[in-house]
Amino acid sequence: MDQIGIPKATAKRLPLYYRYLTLLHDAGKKKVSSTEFSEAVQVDSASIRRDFSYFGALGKRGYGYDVDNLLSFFKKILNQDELTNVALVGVGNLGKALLNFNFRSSANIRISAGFDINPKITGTIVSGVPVYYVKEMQTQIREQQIQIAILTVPAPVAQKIADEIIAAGIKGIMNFTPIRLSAPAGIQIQTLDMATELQILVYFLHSEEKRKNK
Amino acid sequence: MDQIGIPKATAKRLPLYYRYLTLLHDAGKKKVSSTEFSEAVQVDSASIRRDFSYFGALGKRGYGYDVDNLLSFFKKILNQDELTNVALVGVGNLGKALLNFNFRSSANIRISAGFDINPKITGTIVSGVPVYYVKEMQTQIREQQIQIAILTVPAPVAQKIADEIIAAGIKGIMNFTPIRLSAPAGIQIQTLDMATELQILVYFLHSEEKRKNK
DNA sequence: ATTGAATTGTTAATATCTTCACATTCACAA
DNA sequence: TTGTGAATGTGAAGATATTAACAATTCAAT
Repeated sequence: MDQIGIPKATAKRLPLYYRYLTLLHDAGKKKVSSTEFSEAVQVDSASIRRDFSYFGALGKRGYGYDVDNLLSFFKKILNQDELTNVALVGVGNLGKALLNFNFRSSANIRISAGFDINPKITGTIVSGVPVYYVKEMQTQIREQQIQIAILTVPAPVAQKIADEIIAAGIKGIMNFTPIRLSAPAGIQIQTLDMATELQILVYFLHSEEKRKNK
Repeated sequence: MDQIGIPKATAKRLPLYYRYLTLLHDAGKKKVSSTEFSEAVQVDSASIRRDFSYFGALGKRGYGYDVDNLLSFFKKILNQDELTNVALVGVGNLGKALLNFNFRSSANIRISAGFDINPKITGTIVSGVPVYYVKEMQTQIREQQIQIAILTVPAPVAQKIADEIIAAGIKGIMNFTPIRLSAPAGIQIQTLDMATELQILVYFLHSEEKRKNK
């Protein structure tokens, strides 16, 4: 199986495709064309065909794509056929909100452990997830063999904590802090800074305005 | 002033640049070179020079960039010199977490109104922000002339609510739902689906693993 | 069987983004 | 004032991503 060399741009669209496919499946739809798909996910139909084709010939000319086939294929590709456990490091406001988030239904992902320094919540169970004191972080990550962590700690300690969890075996970090984490090669870091995203939105809005007032 | 035609890729890096510039400024640094900048923000130095050059010649050859100049320039570009009010639509778990988020210090953005259907919180003030009943949404948005909304409502009602706030004058939506919203031209939509982001991370992780086991 | 309508998979064209490499320019020292 | 080292701004090359266009193929109808 050759999953190497799939463009990043394509990879980023896979979850979108997967989500729409489950939708089609649940609606009992049996086949779908790239044009139809295109309208729903708002991606050019040629891009969709190309994206799909990286994984081989998944469709039939003159017919379209078999929804069930495609779905089970992408399910495998995205590791949706097995539950992925992740750690949540930093159980503050955002962290708590994420604990309540149902990642499982849409992405088969489960937060299986939380870590914090606040003694008011460490040792308790928040939204069904045990919250440990930071001191236990490395042992717990190792024991539970967790490979992915969501980082929702204050910016000043972000790099330090990142180093620690990487040392404990974490291979991928979903980074909610504004810090540009540095990490050894092979460690995946996905940063998602909400303030930044809002700033981009504001920027696009204002530049659009200026364009119109031209 | 010609802010038109700046590549999207560049625009998306602006907040990152801005943040690091404030950092430099606060540290009392007077000048910075693209090489130095590059290391801090993890963007190729040539890209940085090119990005900056879209806005004109901001640096001095043989010298570098003047931090204060650059900072005040980007402050303007990113509208950081004025406070941006945004509405929060859907005050659930994530919504509440966002209310506690300090967008102001890093992005000069403030959530000035929340909207929900839950009578337990409507009419109250959460984290300093008044939460109105959805019925008042359109009038409030109009009266306060809010142009940007954060959408944290359940997926099934996302499109309907989006239509309503757009009708009330919203020009930009930060969409936290997994729905691909459709909107008239000129409306900016920035989608940020956390489950999707996690799925992408999982995907990259596993494909990296496969690459290594080759 | 044959035809026609539909739709893929892919080649080629285009667009966008990144990086290299260096002439140009500047600050500063001698 | 001249020379030197440093660093920008950018033309050109390279890489990546998107879109157009169509031959190849399939299904369904006759």
